[in-house]
Amino acid sequence: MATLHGAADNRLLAALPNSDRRRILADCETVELTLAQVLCAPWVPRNCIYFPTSSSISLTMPTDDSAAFEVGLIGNEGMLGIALVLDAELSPERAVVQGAGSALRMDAAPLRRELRRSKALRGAVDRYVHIRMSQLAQAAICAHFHLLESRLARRLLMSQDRAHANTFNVTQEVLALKLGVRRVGVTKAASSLQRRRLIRYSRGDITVLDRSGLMVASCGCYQADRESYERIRCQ
Amino acid sequence: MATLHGAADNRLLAALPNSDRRRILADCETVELTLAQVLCAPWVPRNCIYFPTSSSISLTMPTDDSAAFEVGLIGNEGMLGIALVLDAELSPERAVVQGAGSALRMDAAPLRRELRRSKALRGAVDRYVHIRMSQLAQAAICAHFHLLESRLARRLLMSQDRAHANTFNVTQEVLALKLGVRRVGVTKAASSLQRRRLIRYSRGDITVLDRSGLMVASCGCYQADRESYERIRCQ
DNA sequence: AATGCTATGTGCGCTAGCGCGCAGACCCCG
DNA sequence: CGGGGTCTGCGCGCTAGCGCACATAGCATT
Repeated sequence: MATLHGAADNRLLAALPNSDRRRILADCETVELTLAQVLCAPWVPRNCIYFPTSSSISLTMPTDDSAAFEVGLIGNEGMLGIALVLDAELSPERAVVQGAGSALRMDAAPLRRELRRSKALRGAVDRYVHIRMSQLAQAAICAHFHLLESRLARRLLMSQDRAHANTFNVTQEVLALKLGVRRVGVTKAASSLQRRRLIRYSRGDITVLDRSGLMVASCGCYQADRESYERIRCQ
Repeated sequence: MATLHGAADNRLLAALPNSDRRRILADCETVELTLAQVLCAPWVPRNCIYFPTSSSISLTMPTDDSAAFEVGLIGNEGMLGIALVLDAELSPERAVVQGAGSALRMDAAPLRRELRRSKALRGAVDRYVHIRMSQLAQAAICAHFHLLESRLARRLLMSQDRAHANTFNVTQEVLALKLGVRRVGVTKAASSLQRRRLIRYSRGDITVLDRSGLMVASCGCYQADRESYERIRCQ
């Protein structure tokens, strides 16, 4: 059983009324997620969900050349396993741990029970689904229209948010995969950002030096995502 | 009140048990949608949903330059108004009628009531939400990786599916907007498809001459979408 | 028949990102 | 201390799609 402290660290759960949250927590187990751990493969049935607390999870879709284009990044603001909430077990997405840390795991059966019992949970999760849909649409626009450097800046900000620290670890190789570009492209864009003193990095260790500068360098999608998040969550 | 015939023409409703469907139909009104009619603007509260029967609806998101990048196309296989199902009224998407025809309209209040009452409706709608998420992710990949000609082929197939006819009307200008490219790009791609006798068109009237050829010319995303649809709907 | 609008077609220079191949830099481990 | 793996940087030719500007073609209205 998870501690209350653990629950407060997932904002989706933290927003629930105390009684509901306590009950839900009793059904959760705290687990440690390790970097690059695969939590979910495409079309493989899953029967549990995760609420990240200090970890973060990258959602990808397979492309023609069996690469992995990123379609979502989940931190303590959300959850992994929307399919189960939508009463399905299958999903085309792959989920890989991108930031090691802990998460709360909940099995399908208690989840379904709680979704029926707790109107607050159902509402919070439904709104999160809606947020994810907005993010997906924004991701499509961003990948299609925006320059790599802006996309990289945005992606780094997203990583920073989920890491709850201004330093984290992702190699350019990995970033390239997730952004759907060549590694050299990331190298150039990252060099540019480093030259402008917005970030510093070496062998995958990335430090955000100037967060607001990075926001200027990023495309509007970062802000758009945050605004959608607030608008949908707080309506 | 809508006829039973009308209901059978929306596949989402058609899949419901007779009793549920009849009850839901009693709360629906058949409406005629006209080309280019705006059903929903970004962040404007909505309080009704639509089940297209013979019409089709294009979902777009605003981009930086106030263009409208398409993130979804809804025909009689789905519904417009997922936000309401997710207990929200706001959404960043714009909805415009792209194929004139009829649809069933349902207000928020009876919808909410039926979602509680009919487990079948809730399930069908949840699965549809899940399908839409897969489509959004696929749209991101497609827009980012695939050549315009393939994307156009795919888009035409999608239009044809929703039109339930191998002829329909969309100008190259409009297609360009939705695909997020220049009109001249569409002109070139369309010319190429026409030269290969896959389609024929003139002043917005498009005829699909060789559907299977068009599928070969399209990227895998078309098939991928269909497979996701089947897999999620029928699990 | 003349006018005008909408839809489609063409040319030209430009750039972001691609594929490929290679080079240097850093680090861990034997 | 040396060797192999990992991470980062660079050059070169190529192409899809861009922005801009202009040219034709079909249809409608008067």
